[in-house]
Formats: sequence, structure tokens, C-alpha cells
Amino acid sequence: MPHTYQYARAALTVDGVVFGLDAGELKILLIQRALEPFKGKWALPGGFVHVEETLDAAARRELAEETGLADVFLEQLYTFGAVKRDPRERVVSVAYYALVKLSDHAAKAATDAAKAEWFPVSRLPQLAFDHADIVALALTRLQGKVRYQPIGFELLPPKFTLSDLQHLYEVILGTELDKRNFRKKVLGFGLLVPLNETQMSGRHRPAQLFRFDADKYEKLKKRGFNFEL
Amino acid sequence: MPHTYQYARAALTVDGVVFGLDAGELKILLIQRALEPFKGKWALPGGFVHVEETLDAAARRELAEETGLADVFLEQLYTFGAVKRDPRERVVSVAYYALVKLSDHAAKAATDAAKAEWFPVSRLPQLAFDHADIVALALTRLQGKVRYQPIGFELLPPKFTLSDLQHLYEVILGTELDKRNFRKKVLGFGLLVPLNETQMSGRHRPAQLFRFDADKYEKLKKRGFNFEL
DNA sequence: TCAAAAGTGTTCTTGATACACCCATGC
DNA sequence: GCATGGGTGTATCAAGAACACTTTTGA
Repeated sequence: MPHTYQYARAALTVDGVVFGLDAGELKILLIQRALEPFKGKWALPGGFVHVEETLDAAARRELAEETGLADVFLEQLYTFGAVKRDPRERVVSVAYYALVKLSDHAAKAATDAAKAEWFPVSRLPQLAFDHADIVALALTRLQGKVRYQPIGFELLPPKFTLSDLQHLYEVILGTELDKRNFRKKVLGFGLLVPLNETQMSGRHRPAQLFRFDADKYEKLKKRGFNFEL
Repeated sequence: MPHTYQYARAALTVDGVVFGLDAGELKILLIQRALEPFKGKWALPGGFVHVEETLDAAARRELAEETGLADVFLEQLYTFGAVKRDPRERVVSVAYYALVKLSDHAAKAATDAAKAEWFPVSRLPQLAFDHADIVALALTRLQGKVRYQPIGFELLPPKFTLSDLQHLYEVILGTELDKRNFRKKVLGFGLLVPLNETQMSGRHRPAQLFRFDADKYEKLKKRGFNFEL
């Protein structure tokens, strides 16, 4: 049953920039397009927003359908509305970015989707539409946000070492950090709980494992606490 | 000539939260709705996005049409997509916020629009749709952004005193600031140019007028300079 | 001469930075 | 026993916070 409108309407889509940390590199999940336009090119997972679903729901649904990801950290990024960004017709896209723990999701992502692949942000293939712009903005946002909100933990497994955490920040921010200062600061927040476990990974001293205390963070946040770097 | 689509599409609108500084208060420009739904209620200026115009262009056009404002600082805020946010049909709105110098625009705004009025953010009337949410988010964004980007000057006249600037920050952030520390810091950036003018305003010592050196800021920014508080 | 806002420096405290060595383990 | 990353403390420096009095003007 086709719908009729007096004026032409833009189509509405969502697109997702999915970040993951893999082998010490920051990566993004891309889909190879099966259809024109840009057939065969790599693109962000995404698709049309249904009339009876919120934008967030559409973003989550598309992620699930195209990549098998569920229960990820997801946040709206920006809405892209250049007139010719899609060669077929006017399409406005609400972009999201997501942070996933590859430990959870690596397996699923591989099986479900037709052709989904992780690419290091530093070596992306050519992207369809204006998706390169979207990725660039997502990266800037991630770099900004990671400094004053503890979202980095969304990229790590539930149990991690301080070195894991430091490398995460170094990769995202593109800087080197001093080990002692980093540890002093991050432990100073009192949001990392040392576990009764260590992690062995090669012929050297095993590393203490920690988890992030999200509950405590929420409580502190309400009292005006500020996580920074 | 009506358009036909296979699936129902959401309508796309833009809405603008226009901030202005008036009589030492932070205010927002609202429009009284002439039509249902929410007839008679106050709402953000905004309207439908045309098929051949960018989102930014739509936001500027609506501001001009409904409030007479042009050439204002304008930045995308967030896109609101709750399913029932408009009782008639599905409407997704890309929200913007704008900063205007009342010195420039007060006159125009008064004449052009049917019923536009400035309301202090602390005493807003009941708003149509989910516009109260949009305003709340805009305020949060403004408070965040004003700390690390020199956008406050968009709310001041081209020539201003340091007290004007300090009061602006105090009003936006809702805090009191120490006069000496504030001046030390803000002058330390070297972005305020003292003019050969003073401003008399009552029976006390006249105040030095400054202008913000936007060119110099742009150059510094490219070299990694960081404006902060 | 008084009221009212403009303008100005110093001390103290806090947080950021710089920096080098010992520890536990696997091979 | 050696290579590898894990783990720790202190001294210095810079920036932020606290704080009070003099200046200029109009009435």
C-alpha cells in the first residue's frame, strides 16, 4: 500500500561506526555492499528507519541484522544531510557510533553478516557515500569523549590489565603515556577493582587484572565527580 | 504533484534553540504556535526540511522566516526521533542551537515574526512537543562547549568589557567566578584586543572595552592551541 | 565624600610532568 | 641467567584557587 505525500520527502537512514580493539589496533566494522550504488565498495552498516521505530532502535536493529552485534554501547553522533550524499535520491542519515568488546562479539560478527570485516582506522578502504566523513567525525568524537568519560572500558573485556587500558588510550589518542603517571591517575579515581586474578601472557611477570566499577562511577557522577583522562 | 513511496516515511523538520543574552540573563527565543497541534503554546522556531536543501540551510531558513535572524552562530545539536513526539504523524527533528548578539538582532526579531518572544531559560513557559527536552540538551551543550571553545563571544556585542564577559560565563555556567583569576586567565590567551574606548555605565570608573580577535584564534587553533575556560 | 564597579599581585595548594630501577615469570 | 613486560616513588614545575585594597567616576 503505497503512501502519498504532497511534497517529496527525504528518506531517513541510520549508519553506525562500530569501533573495536583488536590486536592492539583500533578497528572499524565495515560491510561490503551487495547492491548499487557503490556495489562492491565498503560501507558503514546501516539502513532505513522504519516509521514506527525510534532512531536508536533503528540503529540497533541494523547493527544486529548486518553484523550480529547486540547490547553494545551506542550513541548518536551527528546527522548528515548534504543534498547529493546519495546519488539516487535525497537521503538524510543519522549517524551513530558504537563501542564493542571484541571478546564478546568477534565470533557472532563473523557468522551472521554476508560480508562484514574489521579494518584498522589507519588503513581503511575507500568508502561508499560520505561514509569517510562520518568515520572521521566519529573518530574525533571518540578521541574527545574518551578523555572525560569512562567509555574506553566498553572496548575492553570485563577483566583487563592496566597495560591494556593504557594501550587503549594510547591507540585512541595517538600519543604515548607515561606508565607511572597513568597508573597513579587512573587508580586515584578508585573506580578500578583489583581482582584475585592475574593474567599470564608470555615469559614475564603476570599482570594484575581489574574490572571497572560502573555502579560506583554512576554514584560519583551524580555527586558531580568528573572522570578526566 | 504528490509523491508516492512504497513505505511510509517520517517527516523531517529542523528546530532551533536560539540563545541570547539580555539584561544579564540568558534567554531563548520562542514562537507562539498559530496552528494545531499545541495551538497557542510556545515552541521552538522550526519547520520542514525541503527536499533540495541541506539541514543547515533549512535551519537558517526557518530562523530567518520565523524570527528574522540571519548570520548567526549555528550548530547542530542532536536529532530527536521518538515515535510519538508529534501527535499527528512520525516527525523526526534535527535540532540546532544558535547564539545571537541581541545588540544586532533585537530590533529585527521584534518586527518580522508573528509572535516571537525572549524567555529567560530559568522561567520558560510550557513548551509544545518535546521541545523542553531539546532546550535542556541545548543548555547542557552550551555549558559544556563554552568551557573549551570561545563561543561565548557570539552572545556579546563586538565591543565588550571584561565584566560583561565574566557575567556571561557566570550566567551560562551558573557559578560565581573570581574577578582577578578570570581576568588573568582570559587575558593570558592574548585573544582580547583592548580598544581605545571605554564604556561609561553609571557613577563609577569607566571600563575598558575589548574585542575578540577571531583571526588570531583561528591561527592558534590550527597550531593546537586550546581555549579553556 | 560617598557609592559603585573597575582594576591589579602575591601566596598557597594542587595537580601534571619527568624520570630509573627492581620484580616475577618463561624460556 | 636473560629477556620481557609488570610494578613502584619522588622531585620539580605549572596552573588553579584564595584573597583585599586602590582607582575612577557621577551624584
